Amino acid sequence: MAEALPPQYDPKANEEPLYRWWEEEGFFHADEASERVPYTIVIPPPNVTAMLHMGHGLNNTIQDVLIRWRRMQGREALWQPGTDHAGIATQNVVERRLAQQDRSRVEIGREAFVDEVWEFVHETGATILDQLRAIGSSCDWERTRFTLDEGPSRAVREVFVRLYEKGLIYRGNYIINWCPRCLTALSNEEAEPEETAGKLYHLRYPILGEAPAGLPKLPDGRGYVVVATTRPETMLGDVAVAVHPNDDRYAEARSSELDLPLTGRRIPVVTDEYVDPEFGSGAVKITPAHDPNDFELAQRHGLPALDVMTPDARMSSSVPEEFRGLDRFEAREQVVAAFRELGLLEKVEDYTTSIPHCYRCHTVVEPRLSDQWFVKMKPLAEPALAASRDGRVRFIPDRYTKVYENWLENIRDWCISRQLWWGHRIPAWYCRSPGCTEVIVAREDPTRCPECGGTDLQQDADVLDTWFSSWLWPFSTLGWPEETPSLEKFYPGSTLVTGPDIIFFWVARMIMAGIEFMGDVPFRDVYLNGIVRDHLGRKQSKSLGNGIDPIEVVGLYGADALRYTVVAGAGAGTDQKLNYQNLEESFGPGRNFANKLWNAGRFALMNLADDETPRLEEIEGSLELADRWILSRLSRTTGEITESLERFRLNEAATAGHGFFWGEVADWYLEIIKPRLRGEFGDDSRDAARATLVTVLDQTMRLLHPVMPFISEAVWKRLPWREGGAPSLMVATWPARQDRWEDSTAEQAMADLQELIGTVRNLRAEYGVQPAQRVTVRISGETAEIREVLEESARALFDLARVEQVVFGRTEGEIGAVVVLTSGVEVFLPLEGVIDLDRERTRLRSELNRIAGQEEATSKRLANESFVSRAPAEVVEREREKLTNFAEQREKLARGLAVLEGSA
RNA sequence: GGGCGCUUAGCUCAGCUGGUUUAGAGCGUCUGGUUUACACCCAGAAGGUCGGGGGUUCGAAUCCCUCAGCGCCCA
Repeated sequence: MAEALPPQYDPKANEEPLYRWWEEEGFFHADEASERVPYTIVIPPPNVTAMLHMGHGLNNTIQDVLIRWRRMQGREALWQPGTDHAGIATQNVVERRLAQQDRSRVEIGREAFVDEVWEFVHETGATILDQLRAIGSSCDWERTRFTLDEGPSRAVREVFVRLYEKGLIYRGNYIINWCPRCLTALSNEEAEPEETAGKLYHLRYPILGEAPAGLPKLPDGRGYVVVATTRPETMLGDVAVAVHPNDDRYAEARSSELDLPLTGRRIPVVTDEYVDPEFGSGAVKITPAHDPNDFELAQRHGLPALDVMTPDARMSSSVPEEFRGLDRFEAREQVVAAFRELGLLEKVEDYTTSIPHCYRCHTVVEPRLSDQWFVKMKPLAEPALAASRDGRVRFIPDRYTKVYENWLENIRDWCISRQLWWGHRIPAWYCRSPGCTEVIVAREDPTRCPECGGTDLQQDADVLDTWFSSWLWPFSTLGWPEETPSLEKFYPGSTLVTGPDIIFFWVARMIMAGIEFMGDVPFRDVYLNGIVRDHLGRKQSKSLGNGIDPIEVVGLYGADALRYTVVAGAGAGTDQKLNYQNLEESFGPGRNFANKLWNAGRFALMNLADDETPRLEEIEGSLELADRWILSRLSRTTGEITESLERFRLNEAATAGHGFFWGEVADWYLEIIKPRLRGEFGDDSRDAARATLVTVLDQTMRLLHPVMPFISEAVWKRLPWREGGAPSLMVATWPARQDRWEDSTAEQAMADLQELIGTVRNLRAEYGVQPAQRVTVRISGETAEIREVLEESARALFDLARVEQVVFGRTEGEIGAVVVLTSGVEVFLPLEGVIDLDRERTRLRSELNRIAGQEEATSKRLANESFVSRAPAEVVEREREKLTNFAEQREKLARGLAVLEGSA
């Protein structure tokens, strides 16, 4: 007995119970003991404090589509979930929380602060994972990991020690990117360049002693050189001025010393190839403690580095009294004012340049000289480069291969220490015994110094870059450094789905780590999804308020609608626009499609009623044209969708499923079989329709399941039978093409029928024939095929075009509308009294023109000798057929027109 | 400065290795509809010289060059 189902699909009533059932049944779990071929995706771990946004929605839906599809194909499919501790971001959030209570990190101390963060993580850390469930993600939740869990932490420690022992991790005093707000070092990748409008200041530095020839002089007679800088405050830390060795302007000044204004210090002029003589005056101020290029130059010349700033970017005690304590931007104003007063400010120009900003808080990054830990990257980058060159990793879209390779080719060492409290503490200890300088890096916390035996050991205060744990994610989540069965089964993974913005941060580093520690790449395919933007093409951002909350969308339209929308809109690697001001426009079509599936399911249930529905094998002899046609289309669509998924063309898979189900199954097949289901053509015909209907729904729900898991399961589980009898659609077998179903003859016959029905509908609408009024159709010049179609499927024409009878042959002189089908068959609708003759004449003339134009173009083409001789024979043949067709259509149209021209 | 991407119907986008049907879809618009699965629906229609120019080719939305506009990445 059919259940009473509401006429509108209610996602809320279906999604949550289905999800719970799937999880309880263990369908999400991947078994490392299975014999099946593994398919593994590791999730890009979202920040533990994050809330789901549409970017996550897109990224995770794509992963789920792939995982569900491969699972149905019989793979042991593991989608490894988890979260990332996100050092800076999480620490910032908790610091803000403390500030609201008038407390501060420094005030409560490190231990209490870390406790606070853990508390926060325990409170809210599962939020984003629950949100992933709400969109249907079929992750293996039993395997959920957090980068600060014991296992992944052990992996971090092991890796640090191994790389240190191998000489690939070192500690040193270098210029790094420093965020004066977060008070930590950043890697190069975390310092994002942004075009910023500023000024270029030209400062005069007086020359000590005799004024060299060729250089300008101050009013007091001293010579001077001009240096250009965007950051005048750093001049307080200048240690030299550099010029190009071949720059003749400074030939005499090369051995001079300069009187560095405001400081009373004397600094030398040095020569270096690094200087660009074309830029500014060709003389460059050298500030080694605050500029990476200057630092390198200073090293080459044995110049000292003078740090003039505090960690929060105020001027330090190494500058003259008047500037001490000033913020770097205030100091800039003051320094410029002082230069102006001294007559040493040559000029100020507007200048826009790109300045690095902190990727977490957007503060202008300060290049700063400090002791940090680094990974030597070159030895790790080379094998990673080889992996893409020999095809062990593949990027989709392919153009990102070059982005990846360029970065690896120009790799720089990775600054991994962070002056934070939240993260993996660096496993290095410094011996504090007098006279001992031992640094101990160890897997287990040391208790005594191996060098001097001292027990006064102090662990490095810093933590590691979060990416230092993320780059191990593909194997740390599977138990490494233990040799677990899971690691054995599921490494290397299959596919990584992520955004192109973290190719350097994460993708490249994972490949390096995978090769270094596991001996193989962590995944074969890297699918880079686009960015979700608003309808104006802007990135979604909190400050613009232009984001869409996926959870709100799920509440309003259902998870399937959300998923269908983002998948259908996701061309490989292309951004997609969604309008936050009009959710209906964006997500309505997806919801409507889900509703369509629901109602097709209802329709089937209502018509399959109580009796047993036969299997397709049992009624194969009774299949009718429509049955053979839809099975043929099903098989071809199966091939199309499978191929699209294999090629990561998920949007094509989604739209092919949509087009097939709505445009062919619902609009045509269901309509055509209605009378048969009612039993109007006898039991055999009814059974054939029933069996075909169930087959089509069974198979189509499978094809749609990866994209729309909930509604497809809801329909599928209610079918009277399902091939193979799996307990859930999630674990049902993925359809295969069926050669025996593919039937070009049936497809052609159906195309003829559809064209005929379309033609009649069109004419009816054109002439405003009352919907209830049935019409007679005259057919002439009919082919054997169309005659056969009409003999078998006249009912479809009657029902779908509201026709009451078909008459073969033409009565001369009768008034009506004429259409010539592509097959040359002439369709005549006697519409005496209804038809507007002028209008029909106009319509026919324009149709005649169109066809005549086609005919002419085709015949011209065929008259072109090089076309006939050079184009492939089958193309030429097709053109010949077309020409015959066009000629035939033209003649018939002309005759039809002639009849009308003869009438009043 | 170097590299990459985009520009197709009012809007959002397909169109994969060039094949010559009449360039597709969804949304929107217009017309008509109580056809017992669905108005989150059905039927019909209008709407595009594929950013401009040049080239290769028998044939170009598709390949090449160039110009313009928009966007991204690296330095």
